[in-house]
Amino acid sequence: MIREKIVSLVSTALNSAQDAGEIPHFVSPEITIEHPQRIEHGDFSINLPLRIQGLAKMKAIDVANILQKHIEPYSAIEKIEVAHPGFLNFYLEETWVCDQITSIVNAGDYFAFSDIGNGTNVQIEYVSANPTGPIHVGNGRGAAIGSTLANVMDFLGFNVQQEYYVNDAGTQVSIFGRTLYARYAELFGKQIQIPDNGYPGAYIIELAKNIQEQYGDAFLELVDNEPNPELGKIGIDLQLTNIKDDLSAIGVDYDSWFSEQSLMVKGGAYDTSLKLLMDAKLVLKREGAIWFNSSDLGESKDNVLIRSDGQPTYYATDIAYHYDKFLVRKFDRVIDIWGADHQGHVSRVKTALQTVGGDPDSLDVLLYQLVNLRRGDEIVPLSKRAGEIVTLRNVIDEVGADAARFFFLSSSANQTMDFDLELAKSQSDENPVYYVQYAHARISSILVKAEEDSLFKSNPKLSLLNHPSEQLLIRKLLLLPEILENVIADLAPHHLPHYSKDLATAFHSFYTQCRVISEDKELTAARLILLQASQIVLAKTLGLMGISAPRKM
RNA sequence: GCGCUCGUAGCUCAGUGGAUAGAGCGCUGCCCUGCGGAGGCAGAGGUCGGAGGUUCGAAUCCUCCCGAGCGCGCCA
Repeated sequence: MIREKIVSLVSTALNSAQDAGEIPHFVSPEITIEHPQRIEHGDFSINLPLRIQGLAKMKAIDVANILQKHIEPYSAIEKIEVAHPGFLNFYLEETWVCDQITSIVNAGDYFAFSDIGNGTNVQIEYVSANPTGPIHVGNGRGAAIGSTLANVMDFLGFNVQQEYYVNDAGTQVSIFGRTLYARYAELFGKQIQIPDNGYPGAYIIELAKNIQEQYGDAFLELVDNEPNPELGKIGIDLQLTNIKDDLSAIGVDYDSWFSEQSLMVKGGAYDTSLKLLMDAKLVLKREGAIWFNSSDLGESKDNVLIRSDGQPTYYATDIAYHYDKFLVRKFDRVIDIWGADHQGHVSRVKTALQTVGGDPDSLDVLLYQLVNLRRGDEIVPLSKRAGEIVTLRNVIDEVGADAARFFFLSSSANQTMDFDLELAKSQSDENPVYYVQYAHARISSILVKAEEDSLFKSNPKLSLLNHPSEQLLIRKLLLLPEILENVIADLAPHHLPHYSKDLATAFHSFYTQCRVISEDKELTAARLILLQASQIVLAKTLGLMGISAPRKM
């Protein structure tokens, strides 16, 4: 890539200047390259002279001048300028820029591919909401972030597994079972109190009706004075189906639905990881419960593994779950995506993971801050009447999956987010989703027309694309590879929607300034290739975000 | 009280230690003989919460203070 080429040119120039005795010898820091903010400063900028002025005991501007002299000429570079207080600014050759469109069009859907993942086995686990109820708006944010990250990593050569951890064991599930039983019994005219900490939401009534239709009164009788556990299990399965439907409606598809229950089999991950903790002599019985002495390992406090009623805590099963990810399934790297309310859990999971033999540095926990819903200036409370919440499905139904994903992705994960339903829903120029999609539709429409009129030529003169708006557009297209690398390096998919807006702006601006189909056959053919390249990059960007790229709107 | 995250234009948000801090919406004013106006161009609008510090250079790193959200259960 051109970035690496420039860095290596500068590195060589430094060596050569040092060998010539014009700059003293020292170990150079890593050379960084960036895009200047202002186009007058060129396409790339190197700040090395400023960073080594101390080492060289010279003025940065002098270092820059010497380096400039020692940089070998290179065909893609038109000129190199020294700028105060000591930058080296690189300007790309216009014809080189034009020629890059060919590589985009040739690469097609593989443009921006580079195998930086190198087959690394990565698991991305996200959403994993309790299957005891519908998923809410906050889960939608996790879903958009997780699946987009998975798309990008998959594209860049990682071997990605997307997983949903199904909490089908534990206290919440049994409370769910009792609630469901109460609703189910109601349908047969029995009055049974919903448990105090139960689920008052109306969706449970729907589940109960569904079960009544399929199974009749099969679960009405108590088993050992408790609701039949089979009822709860069926209820969980039905609710899980609803969750799958909702996630699929927002373009999320998992490779794996991992059952918490499966950790609990005799001799399984739960038994093994607990034994490892005990072998480490970090487990003690106290006040009737079994504790992990995590404060001995620098945690702020000890944590309970097994409650005094004999039930394992969420923490204990999560240790087992992470043991399973790393030591049983042997992922090279795991990315967990959690809501920020789980922040306190991160450190102690890593500590426990290390104790059971995993590498905490291979575990990334990406926390996303909470979502506030708004409708214009009005705040929409996330929980409505008792037990009712604003579900992800409500939002998708109102604004559509494309807009929902775009908005969820738009802010960085550690920024609390305001999701404006009114804005997301509006089919107007206020809405950035349509702005980007519109660019794609516009391009498609012109390409169709050009196809009909047979305006394509086999070897168009791309060097004709020298209008400033054309040059700007091509430069934006060429940014995608870097954007994707940044998305992965920072685990920050929010770069994508911003890039897509930028790209759409560059296109719309080009469109109004340069007419594509004109009397000039040569220029028309060249601009059509530019359109093809733009369509490829826009579609790619939208596709990675899980957003459709419509040909008509 | 302790921990994590955040504080950037009226609003919603970008901003890999770099040069004159950006975008969208909103506001003001322009641009349709022609490929899709869901568009384009221009303008107004900022003590980057505050104070110190590190650095050639700080919105960005460090310390303190102020403010907001979240967490600190034998919940998940």
